[in-house]
Amino acid sequence: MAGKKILIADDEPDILEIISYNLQLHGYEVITAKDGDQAIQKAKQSLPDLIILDIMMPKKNGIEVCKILRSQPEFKDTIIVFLTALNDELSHVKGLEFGADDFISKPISPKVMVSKVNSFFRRISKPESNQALDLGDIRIVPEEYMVYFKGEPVSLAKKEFELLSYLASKPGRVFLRNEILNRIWGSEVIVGDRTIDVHIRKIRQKLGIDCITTVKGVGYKFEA
Amino acid sequence: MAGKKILIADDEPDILEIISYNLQLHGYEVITAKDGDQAIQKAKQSLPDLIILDIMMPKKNGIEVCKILRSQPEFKDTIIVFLTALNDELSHVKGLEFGADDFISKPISPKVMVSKVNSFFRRISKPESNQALDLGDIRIVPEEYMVYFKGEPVSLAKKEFELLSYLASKPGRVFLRNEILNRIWGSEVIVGDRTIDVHIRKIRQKLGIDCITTVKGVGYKFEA
DNA sequence: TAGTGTATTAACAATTTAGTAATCATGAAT
DNA sequence: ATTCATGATTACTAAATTGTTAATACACTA
Repeated sequence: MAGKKILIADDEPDILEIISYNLQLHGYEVITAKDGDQAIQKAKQSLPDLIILDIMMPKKNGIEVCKILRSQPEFKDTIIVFLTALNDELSHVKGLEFGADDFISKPISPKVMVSKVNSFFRRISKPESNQALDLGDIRIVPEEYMVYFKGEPVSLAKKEFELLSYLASKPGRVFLRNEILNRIWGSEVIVGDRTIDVHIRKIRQKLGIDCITTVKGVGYKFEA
Repeated sequence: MAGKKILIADDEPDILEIISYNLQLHGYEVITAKDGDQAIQKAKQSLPDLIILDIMMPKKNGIEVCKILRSQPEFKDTIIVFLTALNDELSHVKGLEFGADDFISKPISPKVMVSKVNSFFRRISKPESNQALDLGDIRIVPEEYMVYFKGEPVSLAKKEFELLSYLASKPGRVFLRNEILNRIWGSEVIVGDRTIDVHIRKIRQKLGIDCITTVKGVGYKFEA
């Protein structure tokens, strides 16, 4: 859980402070914003793993912020949750429409907040690492955009590298074609159905071995 | 979300109409009933994914309907929610006792209704067997689309895997042929009667042991 | 024991889906 | 301007999956 970045946006300094203090105690890195514009600006700058937005804020309200962030590819997988007044049904509706992942009802105790935050990360724990990955004969080094097979460097193109990295991030796990499209190409871009196949093929070709298994009708997975 | 079937039972035609219209707009297939008896009859006939019951209805009230449906195996996993007057605590308590999944308070706007319905399906469909299942010698890992028998990986095709997962989701419980068809093939697709058998056979073949028991004239069940 | 309804099985047909190679478009590098 | 690598598309082929058929097999009943 340590090292996760959380952005909290709320216009009440007291709330901001007490929450961020408690989250920091639990090893989170906390960034705060006091209005909608600042939230967007700081989100882009620090790319947090979790964004907590108060609905009612100056400049831009939480829903607007969410809408704007969600439309950008780099926030595709970020967890966004809202702080809402209890029973504020309308906000719930709007929030869901614009891609919120969940809601936290105010008032909330710091303790509950921390445990909620923990559970968000547990639910969606995506180890976005730029650490080198060793998988049997294959070594993936994100820093160098390079892959080594039995020590031999193999040079993959950008898309190929991203694709392989993605699949290899969870060996054995099947990634649906749609997941891959969303992650590697982004949801706005539409590419043909055979595009993934072709890239997969190039990876298999360049690596010489078949570390990528096809699961027909489902997707692909990496296997060492 | 598309293609989900929703049964709404309420004795006020106006409510029925406005809600079903709005749900249909959002791609849901809506079946309506105007009293308790009709609700039961239509539920059995169309096997909806979600049933919305008004508490106060002629013939049989919502709670009775829920009680009856819940006692039948094919409605074991159906989402059932009640329409209640705001703050009708008594109905809430009784409803939960008889297996309701949630409540919607009247009066309710179509918009809120739609978003609630959306969230029901999201809630249900998310934890849907994402967890690995351990059943004696057999281990089913949805994430990998893989089955392990005594540790040995067995690779099943998509339909086979889905079928086995479904049966294994409730070991010992008999799944009717109709249930299986609805769940694995969907209600729109029509496949021959022998199709299930053939897939069952392939699973038995690939796994080597017979973990699927035939219940003649009824269906199949998984047994460890 | 013949008859009925149902399930199993194997072989086959249909369909869906993935792999492949050739080609085009784009933009960066020479 | 030309070359080259990348990335996407296309049209075709290959293969696996999925569905159907028809011939049994099995159990239960009359």
